[in-house]
Amino acid sequence: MKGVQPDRVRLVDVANVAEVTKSIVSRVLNADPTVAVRPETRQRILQVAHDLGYQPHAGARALAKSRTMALALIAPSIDNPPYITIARGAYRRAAEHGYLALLAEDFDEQPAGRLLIDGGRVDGLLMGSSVPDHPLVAHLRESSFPHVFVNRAVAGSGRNVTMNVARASELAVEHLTGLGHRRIAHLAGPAEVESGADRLAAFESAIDARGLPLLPPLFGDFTEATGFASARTLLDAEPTAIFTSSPGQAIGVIRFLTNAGLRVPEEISVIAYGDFPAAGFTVPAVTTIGLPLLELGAAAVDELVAQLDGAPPRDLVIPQEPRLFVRESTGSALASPPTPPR
Amino acid sequence: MKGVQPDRVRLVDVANVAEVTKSIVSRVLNADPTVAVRPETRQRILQVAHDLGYQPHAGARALAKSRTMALALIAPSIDNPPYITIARGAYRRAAEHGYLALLAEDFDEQPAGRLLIDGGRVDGLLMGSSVPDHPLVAHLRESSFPHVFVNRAVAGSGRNVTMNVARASELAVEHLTGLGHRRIAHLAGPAEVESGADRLAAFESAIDARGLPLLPPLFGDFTEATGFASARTLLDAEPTAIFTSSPGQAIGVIRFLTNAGLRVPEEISVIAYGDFPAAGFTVPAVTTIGLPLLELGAAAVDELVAQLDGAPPRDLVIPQEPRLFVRESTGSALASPPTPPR
DNA sequence: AGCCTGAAGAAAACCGGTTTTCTTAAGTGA
DNA sequence: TCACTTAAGAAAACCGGTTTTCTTCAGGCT
Repeated sequence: MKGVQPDRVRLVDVANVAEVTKSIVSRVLNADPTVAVRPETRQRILQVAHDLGYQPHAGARALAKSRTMALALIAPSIDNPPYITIARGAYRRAAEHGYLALLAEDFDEQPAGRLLIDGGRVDGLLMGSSVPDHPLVAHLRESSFPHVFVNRAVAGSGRNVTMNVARASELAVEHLTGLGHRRIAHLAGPAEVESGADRLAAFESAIDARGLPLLPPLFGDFTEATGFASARTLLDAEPTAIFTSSPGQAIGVIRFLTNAGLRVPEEISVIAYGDFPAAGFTVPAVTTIGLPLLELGAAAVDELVAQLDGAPPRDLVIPQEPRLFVRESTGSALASPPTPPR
Repeated sequence: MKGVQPDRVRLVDVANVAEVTKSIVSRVLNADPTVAVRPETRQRILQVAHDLGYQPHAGARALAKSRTMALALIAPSIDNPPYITIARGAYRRAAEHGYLALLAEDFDEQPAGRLLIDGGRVDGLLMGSSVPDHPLVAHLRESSFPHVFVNRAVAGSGRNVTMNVARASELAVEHLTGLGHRRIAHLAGPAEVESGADRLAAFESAIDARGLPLLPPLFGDFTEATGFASARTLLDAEPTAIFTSSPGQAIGVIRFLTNAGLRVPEEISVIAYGDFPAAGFTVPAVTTIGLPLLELGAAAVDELVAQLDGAPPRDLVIPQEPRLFVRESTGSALASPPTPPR
């Protein structure tokens, strides 16, 4: 079965019309400095290529140069909002470098990563956060395929591009203690996600540094349902404020509190790790820590491209810091914690 | 500069180890029915290929077969939640067909579509909703490159894969009138997006069919800010219920109403086109019309693959219907509309 | 006049596959 | 015994580029 590909203009077509061989066309179009052609010939070639709308065939080029000029971002699940933002940052920066960025969802049944790298479709990989023992990670390591880890730190990999997650926790604690809170609970992310562990550790050390009581953290995924379901337990420790690991968790927590008759922020404050578009419009509007996700994606691409150009991999913490967005879900602490319902 | 590509196992390597020529290896691995090999030779080849972890080079294969086995979904902006869901549906279905699906954001500076199709990187395109006169659309049409339009109907294209948008509007009106509402306002999408126009038309005809008054629609983008900013104007027509074109709009509208001291749903109801994860947890939880987006993405891939296999393009409205999720933002209509604030 | 040099471009090899054609040896029927 | 098939595999051509090597011709120098 022949491909359905239509009438594609090939290099040789340009060559024929311009009455030269395809080798010079190739070299002229790629601005090979060692080529010797008369200015008029060069002009003719460029003109013909333009008139015919010539576009090189990516596959053929990849074959000849063993470079595809494409990168892939592997994300655990693409409906995870932060990864979309990271991807957007990556897309743009990749384009600036002359690379095409592709987003692949890493669902288990069909390991997109293997398909892309073993198939030689991309030159490098941006690996998004995921469980630490992802099979692809081992594969990457031993095959020495160019890659960086984005928004996660694989210990000892020497190629982690991350944000200052500690600063985010610090900001949250700073904000809350500034409002007089002393009993702050943390709803952490899934226990097996590293960035979550960092956030938790930073949170605890910020609490510790201020001599505040360490309330037992709870672990769970980033959904509203988990926030809702976890709030009850969090209240057992009688916090006056709750720091969640995601917008979704915050919304779930706030909803539970509202249902329980606890007013936010008058009786209890909630702050979320990660900003989101609706944050300023929910009831109450949610105080958040905004993250430099676009910049993270861009920086990861920079690092990967540098690797492809021969630079050794390295760890990088991007200079852009998390930002606090004060809205309505945080307020002054009550003298005493609210009593949990029932 | 040589590629950084490591030690890749090639077809010829397999051939050498198996002590046959690469042509038979190729034909055995591709299960060519016309090949004649001894069973033992076949076994040996398969074994060696497996042991060496052979993976064909996608570029070389694309070159030889003029088929890349890759599809791209072009979305207007990838942080538009519905498109992510459509993409997920498309990814999975594509994988089932043996295709790799790629998601490309169509930002103006770097028209991803051209890059992908002119570069011969993909065999077909799933075109997401966008403004009608997108330059790529004209290009696709005249180049007869395989493509379908997803979630939008390009008039006369004969290759539109859409949902029953009319049914969504119908459901909303049905639900609201069932609650006694007679004055229903609609906050439409951007005027230039076709699916929005369909939704509006269906809404108006549903209103009309019931002999209800047609309140002037308002147009705007899908954001919370637009919902917030438009609510004031919508109230001028003294509606008892508002049907928004997106979750974001609904959140913005609800926030405005709350600010204005209007209780939702006691004094005014709000229903959103499109479900979203937080819908059940916001205050109040938002009544929505859920859309079969995963199925839409999958169906679009089916259609595109059919085209690639030689079937003529066609318009398709997927059989899965929108679903009503009744939550808290809609309730019985007041006898008389609330008075707008100030 | 004969030789050398460099400019300008042609020719060919190669990238890693797929597919068509060709070769060889064993088996078959007359 | 001999021409004729056929199984099994080798060889070669091709996909559309890139890159290296070769050829040709004109001009400059001695």
